[in-house]
Amino acid sequence: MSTPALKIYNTLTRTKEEFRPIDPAHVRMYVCGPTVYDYAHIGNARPLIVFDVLYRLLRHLAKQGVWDGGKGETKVTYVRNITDVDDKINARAAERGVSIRELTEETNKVFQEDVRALGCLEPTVQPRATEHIAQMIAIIERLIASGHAYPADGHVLFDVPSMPSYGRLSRRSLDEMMAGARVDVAPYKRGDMDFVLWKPSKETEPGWDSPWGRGRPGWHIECSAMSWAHLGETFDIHGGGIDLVFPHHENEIAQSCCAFGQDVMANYWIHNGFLQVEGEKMSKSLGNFVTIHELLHTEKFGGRKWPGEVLRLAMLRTHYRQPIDWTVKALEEAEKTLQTWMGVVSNLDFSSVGIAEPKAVLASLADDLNTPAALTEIHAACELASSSDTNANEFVSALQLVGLLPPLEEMIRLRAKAFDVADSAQWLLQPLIDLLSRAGMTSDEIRCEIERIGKMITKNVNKYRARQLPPADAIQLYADGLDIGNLNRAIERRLAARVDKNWDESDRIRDELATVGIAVKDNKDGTPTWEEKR
RNA sequence: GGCCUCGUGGCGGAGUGGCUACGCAGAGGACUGCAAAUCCUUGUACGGGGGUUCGAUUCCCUCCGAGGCCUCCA
Repeated sequence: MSTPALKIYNTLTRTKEEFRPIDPAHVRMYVCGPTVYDYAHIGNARPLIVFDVLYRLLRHLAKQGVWDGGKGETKVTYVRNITDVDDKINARAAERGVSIRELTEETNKVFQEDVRALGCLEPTVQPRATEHIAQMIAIIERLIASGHAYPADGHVLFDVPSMPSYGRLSRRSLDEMMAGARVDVAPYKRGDMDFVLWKPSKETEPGWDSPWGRGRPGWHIECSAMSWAHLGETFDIHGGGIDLVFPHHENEIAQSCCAFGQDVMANYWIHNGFLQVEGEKMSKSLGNFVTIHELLHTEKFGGRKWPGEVLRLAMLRTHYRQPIDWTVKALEEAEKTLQTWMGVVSNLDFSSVGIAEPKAVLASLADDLNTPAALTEIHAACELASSSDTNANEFVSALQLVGLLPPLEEMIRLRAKAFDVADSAQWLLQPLIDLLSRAGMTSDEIRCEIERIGKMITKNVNKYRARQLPPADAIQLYADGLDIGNLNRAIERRLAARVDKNWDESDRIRDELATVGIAVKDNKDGTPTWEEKR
């Protein structure tokens, strides 16, 4: 097995290193998740997608037995936290006149929908800060006991000078930081750089009882507590945006290492680059603030909605450490690429599509998650796939590996749904029917099974937005209230007109369908196909 | 002020000490009643100046330019 070794750029050492887990039977990754006070913006989407690809890659390599000597039993645990206690949350809740709980629940709900639309797998655990207060207090107590923290004026502060290696991740010396400090130094701080672990809460603020009185945690302590609770004192990978390197990650390291007496918190620190919108920094004042929700569901960006897969592909076009410019043009290009690929996918004979090791794509991803190179390989795989079903396996597996295609079972269900829409769409289902009959089912059994699956899927139509697939188009038409039977009758009338060489009538029908957003094309062999246009 | 990225063809975007990815757009062609789609072919690049080297887009220095962090931020 020539499964490539994973190499990854480590911010800690500023070099590309081969990844070796601490425990060969268990790979552990922690990524900083959202503070749920507002809808996630497109900049937030970057780490979601980047680390989702890494998670998928780790799982794939684990299955290949890369770390456990070929056994393939390595577990991969991916923890992404939800910060649901924060002063921004308090402020926003007060502003809107809702409870903190209501705000965080609602925001988190939308967040989960956004992430799903982007094609991300669910992390193994999504811990909430408010459910880990006990661990935070425990860490703070340890820090005080070991002389790395001190209570002062109802607060507890981390004593930065007590940790000689502070600044290692961000490569700053204490002196430099002091020189450049623009921090208001609170009177209760011993050192200028000391940061808050715990702070007192007023009656109106959320708070928890602690040895230092009723209060709430500082921002950094949350991640130390949650990673500890779910991954242990030291683990393999810690990820997040590059802006988190200082102070957030630096402080996490200080807290965890000093509390547990360890030299390292995580062995590999991975950071994604920043995102700009149409060449400018995204900010509310510039009015170019774009949320994932808006891209998916409104026409605010580029005057139209965008499918989640398009957003995902647009993100993968750039290497994760490079800055990325988020533009309408890039989305349009991504969509075009996706349409080409999905066109090939929808013509595949599913009964012969299986699982194959997408070697070239894997090699690109294993080289510090080089997704642009991986996409190049997918282009190549696509060309091969359209010429032979054997090669199709690799193409499909590659798309699934980067999360641009749902698992095979899910695709079959989508087709089943199309069957439920109209009998006239039955041709879409032929591959599934072939598959089931080859498995020995009678036609009645097949029909029954397809209807069952179809109903199940009806409830989850929005879950997968693989709109480029003809079956998904059918679903969308169904959802939009278009009559697929009428559409097919129109296409048949046009076909008849074409047989009579009645070009005027033929073109008239084509124009008419175009006005309702249906593009009809005549293929080389004379069979017409249609697709929904936006 | 300190720390750190980056500057590749019309655009996006990898990569490499010598063999100039890939995608989009453009041009030409095939196919077609037309259109679309598809397929084939194809041009153009490595910010400026020094240096190291047989040879640099790739290494070093410098200049210019863009951006990030140092305060909440993915």
